[in-house]
Amino acid sequence: MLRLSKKTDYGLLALNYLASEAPAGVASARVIAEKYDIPVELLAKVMQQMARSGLVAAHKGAHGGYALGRAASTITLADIVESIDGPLAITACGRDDDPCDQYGSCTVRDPLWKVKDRILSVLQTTTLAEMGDKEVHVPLTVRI
Amino acid sequence: MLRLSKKTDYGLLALNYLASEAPAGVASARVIAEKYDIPVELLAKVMQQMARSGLVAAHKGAHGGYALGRAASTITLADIVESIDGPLAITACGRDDDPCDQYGSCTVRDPLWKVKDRILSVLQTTTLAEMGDKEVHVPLTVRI
DNA sequence: GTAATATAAGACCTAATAGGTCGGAGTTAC
DNA sequence: GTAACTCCGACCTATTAGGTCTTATATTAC
Repeated sequence: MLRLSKKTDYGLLALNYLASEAPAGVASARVIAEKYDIPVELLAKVMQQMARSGLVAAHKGAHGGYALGRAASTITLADIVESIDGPLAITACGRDDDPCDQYGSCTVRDPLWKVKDRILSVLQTTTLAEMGDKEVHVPLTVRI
Repeated sequence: MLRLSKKTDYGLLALNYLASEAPAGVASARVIAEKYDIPVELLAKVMQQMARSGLVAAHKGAHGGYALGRAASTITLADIVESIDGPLAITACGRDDDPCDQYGSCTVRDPLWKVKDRILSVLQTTTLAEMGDKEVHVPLTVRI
C-alpha cells in the first residue's frame, strides 16, 4: 500500500545518525542498532547493502564501523530507497522486460508511469542533509 | 517497496473501463474481469470496497452491475488508493495512535511525513479523467 | 603473534498480509 | 413464483518482508 519497507526506515535512521550524531561521523552497526532498538543482524544487512552502493564506507576491525560514503547533501531519499529495496516501481509490472498478465489490455500503465516519475522526483529532491535539519515541528498539543 | 497493491491496479482498470469503454457506463464485475483476465471474485471484492466508499454505485439483480459513483473528473488517484488500501502511509508508524518501537528515538519521522504529504498531493492532483485521456505514448520500438 | 572486535555473506525460519476462493443473500426479469 | 443473475462477506493460502543464526574474513590493540 505504497509503503517503504522497514529496512529503508532503519537505513535512513542509521544514515541520519552518521550524519548528525555519531562521534567523528563513525559508528558500528551494533552501536546504531542499540541506539534505536533495531535488531543488530538486520541493520547489519542493511548497512552491507548500502556499503555495496557506496552510500556508506565500511571499516573493518576493532574501532571500525561505518561512515558516510559521500556528503549528506548529495545523498537523496531516492538513492537510499533504491539501494535497499531496488529500483522504484509503483506497479506490479516493473519494466519492459517482465510484462504482467494484463500487459496487452492494460489501459493505465502509461499514466501510472508518469505518476511514478513524479513521485520519484519528490524522492530525488529530498536529501539526507535536509532531513537532518531539525526544524522540529513538535505540535503544541496540550493534554489536560 | 513503495508499491501500490494489485488490488489498486485492478480497481483502477475497472474504473477506467467504466469511465471510457463500458456501454452506458455500466458493467458487471464478471464482464470487467474477463476483459482484463483478472480473477472474478477478487475484482468483485475490490468493486465492493469502492462501492462502500461511493466511488462506484452497485446495482444488484439481472442486468445489474457497477457504474461510476460520481464524475470521473472528481475521482482522484488518492481516492482510489485510500478506498482500497486504506489511508496512505509510507512509514510503518502510521498515525499518532500507533507508535512504533522507535517512536521515542526516531529522528526522521517528521521529515518523512512531509515527504508523504508531497506524494499524497501528487496522487490528489491526478484524476481518473486525466488518466483516461489516452495521449498514447506507444514507444516506437522496432524489432528486427 | 594472538585475542578482541568489526564487517561480509549466506542459509534459514517465521509471521504478516496480499492475493485468491467459496458459499450465501438480495434483486430483477419473465 | 421462480430462475437467473448480481452483489456480498467470511474464509483460506501463498508470497514475501522481517528477523535469526552461523561461519568466514579483515583490522587493530596489546
